[in-house]
Amino acid sequence: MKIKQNNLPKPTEGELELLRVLWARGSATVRELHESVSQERALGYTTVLKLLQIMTEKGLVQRAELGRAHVYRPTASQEETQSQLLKDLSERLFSGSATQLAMHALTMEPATSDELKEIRKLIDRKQEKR
Amino acid sequence: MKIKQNNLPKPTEGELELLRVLWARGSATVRELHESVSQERALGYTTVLKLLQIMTEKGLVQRAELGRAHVYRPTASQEETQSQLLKDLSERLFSGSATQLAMHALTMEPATSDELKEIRKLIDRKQEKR
DNA sequence: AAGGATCTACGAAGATCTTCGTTGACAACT
DNA sequence: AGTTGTCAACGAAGATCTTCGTAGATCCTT
Repeated sequence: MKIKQNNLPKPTEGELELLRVLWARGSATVRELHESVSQERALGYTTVLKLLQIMTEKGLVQRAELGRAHVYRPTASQEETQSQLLKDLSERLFSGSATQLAMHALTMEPATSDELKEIRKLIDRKQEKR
Repeated sequence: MKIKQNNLPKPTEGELELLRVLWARGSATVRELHESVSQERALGYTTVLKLLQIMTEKGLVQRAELGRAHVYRPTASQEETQSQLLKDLSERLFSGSATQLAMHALTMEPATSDELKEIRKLIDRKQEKR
């Protein structure tokens, strides 16, 4: 169990867009990120660069030099960030109850059989623990 | 089943703070909202007023005149807003899967026995439907 | 060596959010 | 009638976010 209590700020929407790519690839250069994001929407190269510079200042990503370019990698894992943002939302909108949040999310959309099984397992494990 | 497809914008953090109070009370005047929020943190009266004026423009709240004061009530219910924000987060952070989001939320925090039972019922109902 | 391509750094404009002071309307009190 | 308290409206300052142009460094090609 990794206990990593960094105090990373909540990523903004634009920052999250880049983080998603970084999580998928592990790490990437500005050019790679720009190309990836550009498939979705028009965005200048220097815009991506600037965002990454800001994210570096905030600690959201780390960078290493590789030749003349910089390679960026996310500081927090996707799971950690998911937890952070879910906690935030549960506090602001579900009186701090992640369980209530989960229940609401479950009612929102059909789930596959496998997913339902997964959830059952999850609950079983939780119930054992008490 | 209410099918209310308004195109309300995503509330900001400050706006959500006021909406929480409004959902709890049904409706409120600026003064009431200011007093309620002031218990948590210092905030000027006109700040709350301005926020409500903006929220009215955005359509997040509706207002009625009561004497010289205005009474505000939320346009969307708490449940609708919860769904909206959960959907948004699931798209931006869980590849659009609210179920994955729910599972993550469930692992985050202990749930009460009653809650676990509730979730079971939810899953049962979902599984019947297929 | 010159020219073009590619990279980071910097500054800045525009949008949105947050916060509040000031103003003017109106009511209540003296 | 004049003062005081309460209300909405407005404007504006400061913070953050988003976006990009320009400049300067470095590399590659001719």
